[in-house]
Amino acid sequence: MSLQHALLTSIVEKPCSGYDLARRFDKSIGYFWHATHQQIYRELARMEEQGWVSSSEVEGGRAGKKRFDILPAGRMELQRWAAESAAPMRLRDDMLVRLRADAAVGPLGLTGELERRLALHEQELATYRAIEQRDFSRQPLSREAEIHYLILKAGISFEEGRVQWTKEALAILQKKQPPAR
Amino acid sequence: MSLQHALLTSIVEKPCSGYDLARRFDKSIGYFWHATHQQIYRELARMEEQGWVSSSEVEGGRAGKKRFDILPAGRMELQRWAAESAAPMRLRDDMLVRLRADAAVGPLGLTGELERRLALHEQELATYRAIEQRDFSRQPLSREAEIHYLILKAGISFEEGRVQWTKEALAILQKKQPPAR
DNA sequence: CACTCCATGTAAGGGGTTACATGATTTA
DNA sequence: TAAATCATGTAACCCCTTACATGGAGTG
Repeated sequence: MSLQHALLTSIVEKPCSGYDLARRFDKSIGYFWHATHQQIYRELARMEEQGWVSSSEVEGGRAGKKRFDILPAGRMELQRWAAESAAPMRLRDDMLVRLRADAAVGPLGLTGELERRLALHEQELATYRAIEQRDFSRQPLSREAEIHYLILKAGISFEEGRVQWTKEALAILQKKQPPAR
Repeated sequence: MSLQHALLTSIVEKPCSGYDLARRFDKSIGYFWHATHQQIYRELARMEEQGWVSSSEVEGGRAGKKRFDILPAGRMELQRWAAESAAPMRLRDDMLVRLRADAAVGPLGLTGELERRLALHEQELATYRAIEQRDFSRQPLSREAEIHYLILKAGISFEEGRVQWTKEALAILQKKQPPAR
């Protein structure tokens, strides 16, 4: 149940509408905690019921547009949750299942898909590197910026690992299974 | 819907009961595709309905114990799925949300939790290293072993990345926020 | 006037988690 | 004979995904 907390964090950073949240998510917290707009609207409604956030019609905006603000109870909840202990994230990768199937039943022609994913990981890495250059190249950084940079570095390290590993996977599959197919 | 395929793979490797699958999962595919025994029983029942696997009472075993075998349709499905293209795994880490909350509202005392997770990641890494020594230190490896090793290396690289990153996170949080809590 | 973007939502279905339930077999 | 382990399952709940629905506002 931590999408709620991701939303609370985003609202603390800057109060806004569900639509704005959905878009901002794609470019910030969404990099490491993805959510669709349907999830976001549902959780916002629940949090309003619970008294964690309040909504008000935006004047001068489009009809029906709301702005969400955090309430004291929401702030308390965010602090309570942040201090809570939880299981660290697990690796959960369907490609590893595919590879194990390949090992069990014989070559399944996974190299094409591996190449496709390699390109995606490289692209994601390039995106992160661009953000790094744009936002964090000027030292010294504030405490806030330093933590944001730390978060970005988690993404960079993850994608770098993926890129390297995927290259190794391709090398091994191609070694054992020459150009044919 | 890829738990079914993980189960098919495991059954191809060695036909067995749902209970055995649940236990074997914890020590093989479960490292990168976790599932509880309830999920496993449910998916096995569905796959039997679909004609992907067959079950038969085990003679000489405990009452009610079944053995699942893969059927031709299951094998076909496994191959079809393996060749399918899909989105690569996403990073999804609640700690990054917590850090962002910390950046937004001020120090939340995350170092204790980071230390706890660091220890868990180091422990997981040690487990993987032990498997590496035990199963993959004698060269050359068969194609199957080479792929199993590749899968293990995905886990090793992931945990190594986590360990390094978590240490960096601790350094940054402690720098800005001296011993006091 | 049609198209796109803004902005909100409902509904259905699947997957995952947790709690609970049942009974047989081995082990102390 | 009591406890632990083997072995299977049901039920409830929540989260996530996908498809569908609605209508206003700006743009060509």
